[in-house]
Amino acid sequence: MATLKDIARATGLSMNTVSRAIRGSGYVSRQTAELVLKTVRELDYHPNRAAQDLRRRKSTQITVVAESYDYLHIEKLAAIKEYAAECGYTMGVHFTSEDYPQSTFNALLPDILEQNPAGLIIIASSGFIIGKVRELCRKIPCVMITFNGVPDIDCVYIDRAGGVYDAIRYLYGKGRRRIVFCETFRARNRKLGYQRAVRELGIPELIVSGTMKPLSEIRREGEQIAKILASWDNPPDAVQTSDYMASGLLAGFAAAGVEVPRDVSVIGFDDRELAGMLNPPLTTLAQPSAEVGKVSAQMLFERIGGVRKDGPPENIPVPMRLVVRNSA
Amino acid sequence: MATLKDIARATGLSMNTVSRAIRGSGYVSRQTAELVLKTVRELDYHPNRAAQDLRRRKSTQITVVAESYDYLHIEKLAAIKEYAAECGYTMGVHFTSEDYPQSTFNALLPDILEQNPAGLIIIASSGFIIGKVRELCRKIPCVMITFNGVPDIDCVYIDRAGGVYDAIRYLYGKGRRRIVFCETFRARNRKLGYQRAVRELGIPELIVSGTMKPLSEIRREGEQIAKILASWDNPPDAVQTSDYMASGLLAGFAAAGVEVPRDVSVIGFDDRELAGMLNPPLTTLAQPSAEVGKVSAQMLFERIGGVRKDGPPENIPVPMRLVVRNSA
DNA sequence: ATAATAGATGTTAACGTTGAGATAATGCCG
DNA sequence: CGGCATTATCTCAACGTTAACATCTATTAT
Repeated sequence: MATLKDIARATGLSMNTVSRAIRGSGYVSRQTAELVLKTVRELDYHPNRAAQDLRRRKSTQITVVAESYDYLHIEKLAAIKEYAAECGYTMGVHFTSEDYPQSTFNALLPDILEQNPAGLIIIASSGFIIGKVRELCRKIPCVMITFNGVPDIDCVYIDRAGGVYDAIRYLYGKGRRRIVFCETFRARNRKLGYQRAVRELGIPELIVSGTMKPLSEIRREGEQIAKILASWDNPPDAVQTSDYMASGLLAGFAAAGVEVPRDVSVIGFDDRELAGMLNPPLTTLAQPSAEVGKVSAQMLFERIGGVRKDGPPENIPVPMRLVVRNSA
Repeated sequence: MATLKDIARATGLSMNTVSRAIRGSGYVSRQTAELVLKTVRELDYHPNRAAQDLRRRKSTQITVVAESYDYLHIEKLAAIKEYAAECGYTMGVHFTSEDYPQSTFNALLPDILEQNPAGLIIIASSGFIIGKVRELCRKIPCVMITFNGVPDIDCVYIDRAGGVYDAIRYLYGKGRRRIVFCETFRARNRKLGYQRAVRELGIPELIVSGTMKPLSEIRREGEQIAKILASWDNPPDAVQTSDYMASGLLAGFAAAGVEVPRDVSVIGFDDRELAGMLNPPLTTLAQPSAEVGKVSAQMLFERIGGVRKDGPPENIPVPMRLVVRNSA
């Protein structure tokens, strides 16, 4: 690989002049600049990031740590990478094991610190690593993508409660009055949104709990729950739950002769890939993954850029979007 | 951040001795080594990757370029990252735009070269960038994850033809004789597998073509195709197609009173997240994403490690796995 | 005309690490 | 007990880049 020295030799200039010409940092005559750039192209010169980072005493890479392999992460990663690229940064990625987030995260830390990234974005599905991140923040700018805000850490989180609140009001607007919230894994925030909505609207609070079974079972459970709901004396006219659970509900309602959305509306949660492919296509609350990624990157670069160098931590909720398909 | 110099000062040793002690590269007395490691812990020293890379004249990072944001990529990324971590490498990620793979890839190249990674894994959905990669290979070890092998480039690809071939034989084994192949976007390889199977088995070749519509339309199209198939004088008893198309077929068959899998078996392709959530849960050919990621990383590190330094390019097909659920 | 200013370039020294080579101390063999 | 290998340590230079400072020339202001 060609180096600055090669360009300097080829042009007869000093390395410093060449460096300035390439960086466009002034004090270079037009002709010299052109000569340098021409030579750069001829020798296919690319500056060496390691040397730059070393000399400038800062890294031009940010690191993303994703806790779990959720498919939706790919959109966050892409959004973060895009924003980072605009800022002239590259992106490294680490994954922690879903089963032992804490210990894998700790094991990852030395690697991460060695890379000495300019900043860290941590996608945390659980809350297990928050303590460690709090420590980390003292060494390096960190932003977390979490389920809930965390007072003393920069956080971006999806406003799940608000999303469900909106969904319930949407159903109410369509004339639904007996709206069931079907609880699934990690639905606490959503439940709060549901409860606030039914309280405000003065309609009954109808909560059904799934057993939080593993993903592979949830469909079957949904089918059973649909049958139970259909057999109520005064059956519900709407259900809000996760996309996965909804896929089971739809199958169960179909089997029970209950027509969606005529007899009962169903609104899912997440807008997973499957949502649009169900029968009927599922109306659902979309996780704004790309938006979350972008916002987290913006926050991080505000810290890195010094705009918010030592400002207090911020918690930014990102609103969900109701994707209306056929089920509600 | 503490540096080698700090450790040297604290221990009264020379930087070189400290360096050797940390790297465990011999010629350090037991006591000295212990002293150094203790001091390292006390000062929370982490070696500076940029300096190491610069001095050692090689990077300890590999770069993955993903052409498109396919959800399944996350599994490949995780597998690559895991293998890389075992080899002591970190992973950087870039994404190209799905719409202009060629131009975004070209735009990415300078960034990639500046990072000077030890190797490159390119997940190429299209074939547009093969020419550029061929050039790249001369500068830096590259492995592609492609749809088909490419003679003069290291490639890992999913054996789609073999997967479909196996699926057809599986259906035949279940007594199915009128097996339709429902063609979708980029199904050329799959079609070849289908054709080989029906030829060998001596059953009729029944190919139906979708119009390769965008994803959002494919479900509706599948419903229509199901209706058409159901109305044949001599209707098929099995269909092989993509998961997306299958979601439509299932809905269409249900609407037409055709029962799956009693009247017609359906086997999908990809094992997307939706497959297990359809009604009935879809039997499908799983993309071995994690396996593909791992194999590509292995190939890359063989080149990097010099085991296969200048050997001829290899093309490795990875077999698919038939995930049997309820639809076949 | 002369000093001050700005522009264009060069020289030097670092950033943090490691490899090559030098030096000193220890152990072993004949 | 001298010679040689081995172990433990140190010094120095280099990786490729850039910041700080120095130098020289051309231009402008006084």
